[in-house]
Amino acid sequence: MATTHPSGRRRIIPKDAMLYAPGESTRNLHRVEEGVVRQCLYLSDGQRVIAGFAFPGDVIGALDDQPMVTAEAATSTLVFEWTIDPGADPQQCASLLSQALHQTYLTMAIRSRKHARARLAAFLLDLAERRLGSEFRLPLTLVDLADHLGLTQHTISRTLTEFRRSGVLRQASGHLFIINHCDPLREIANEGPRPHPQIEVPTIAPGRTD
Amino acid sequence: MATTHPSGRRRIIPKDAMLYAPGESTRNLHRVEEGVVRQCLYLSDGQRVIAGFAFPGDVIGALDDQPMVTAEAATSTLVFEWTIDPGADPQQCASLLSQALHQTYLTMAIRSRKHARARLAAFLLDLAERRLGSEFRLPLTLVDLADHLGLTQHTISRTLTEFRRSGVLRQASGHLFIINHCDPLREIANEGPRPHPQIEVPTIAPGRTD
DNA sequence: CGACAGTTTGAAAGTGATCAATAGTCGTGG
DNA sequence: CCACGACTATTGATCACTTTCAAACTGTCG
Repeated sequence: MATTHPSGRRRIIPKDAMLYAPGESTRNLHRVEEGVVRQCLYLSDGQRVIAGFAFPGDVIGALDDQPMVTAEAATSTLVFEWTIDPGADPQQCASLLSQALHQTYLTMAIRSRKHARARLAAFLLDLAERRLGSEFRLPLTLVDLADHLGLTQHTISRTLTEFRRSGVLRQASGHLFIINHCDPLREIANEGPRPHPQIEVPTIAPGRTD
Repeated sequence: MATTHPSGRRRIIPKDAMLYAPGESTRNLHRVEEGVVRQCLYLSDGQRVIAGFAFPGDVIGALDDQPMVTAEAATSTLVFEWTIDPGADPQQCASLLSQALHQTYLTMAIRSRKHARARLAAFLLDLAERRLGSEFRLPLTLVDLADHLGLTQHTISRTLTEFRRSGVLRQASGHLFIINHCDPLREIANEGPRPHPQIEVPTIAPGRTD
């Protein structure tokens, strides 16, 4: 992949500033270098849906014919920005669209889980396995998480607390996430309506004395 | 648009038969001529999510790098099928991907409504305005609708009944839908959590004696 | 007529949203 | 250095909603 970008420039996007808005089909591409960018759908009922996040390394751009998505900096963000000619390089264009489609299906799969626990678990799992590893910093507010998962900040908070208490998640200060093991998370993500009526002791060796 | 397809063929797809499955990135395109095709995501929790429907005139294909979607005939379907070379015509490839992305965002917007009424209203509205007009036949089962909207067949049934009773929808035999006016539907699609706390008598002239 | 898929309806239960209040965190300025 | 205000996060109580479970009903096709 030709990642030598002829004429690009770095830009610092302050938190909550907009990268591009729907309607303007620009030929600008942005590679996130630092920070997180959120891609939002603003619905007619006033709701904000975050269709996806872009992390360092991700390339985003409004190159579909009729973009619906607004890209905003979820944190202060450093991006590398350049211009392509979709006519000249439809190959790359198709590749990026394909990636975007893939990402959107994944988001849909996560948001389709019927329970808050399952959604959050599936989200964290996807993050850990596909992108950031089992220990990562997620500098997002609960509201951002909520709008991404189709829940409220309250439910996110409660569910995270539950995860911490049950031991699947270790969360140090701020927005640091540490996943103890992926398997319990996977189980939660795939569990149906009824979790497990039995009260289960978290997977801790018997005889702990902490 | 060059709709003259050099070497294509017609095919009849029986109900519930598969057009393509995830993993196989074919270069086959399918234009639906008659019937409805559903594009499904099968999740690891056993759930089926219908990411979209393809109606007569729509062109679909598994041309993204790593397709996640399964295409199945929701009804007995007649398709026109041909092969493209993504290398030779990346232009069309990008255009189709762009369309697919757009459609997926729309589905996400519909599924993001918080209430069954709003989801169903948004879905019917989209169908009526963007595709089929205010009077159309939707030969889908309630389960298909439910899996598309993230609800159960029961909720779909109840909500449709409610729409019929409240007069926004006239539904004759079978799967025929007649939308009386789009505005009430739009209102329902955009309404927040609380519909109308007041108990309202249905729009019937006073003086009934039943 | 009987079998079967699809639809409708009822009652109960579980879950997340909402409302409301409290506590923590951070940056600014006194 | 501390006080203040704004934003963010936590937690409790209540409520509305959809799901679940169960049953009956419809229509179609053999």
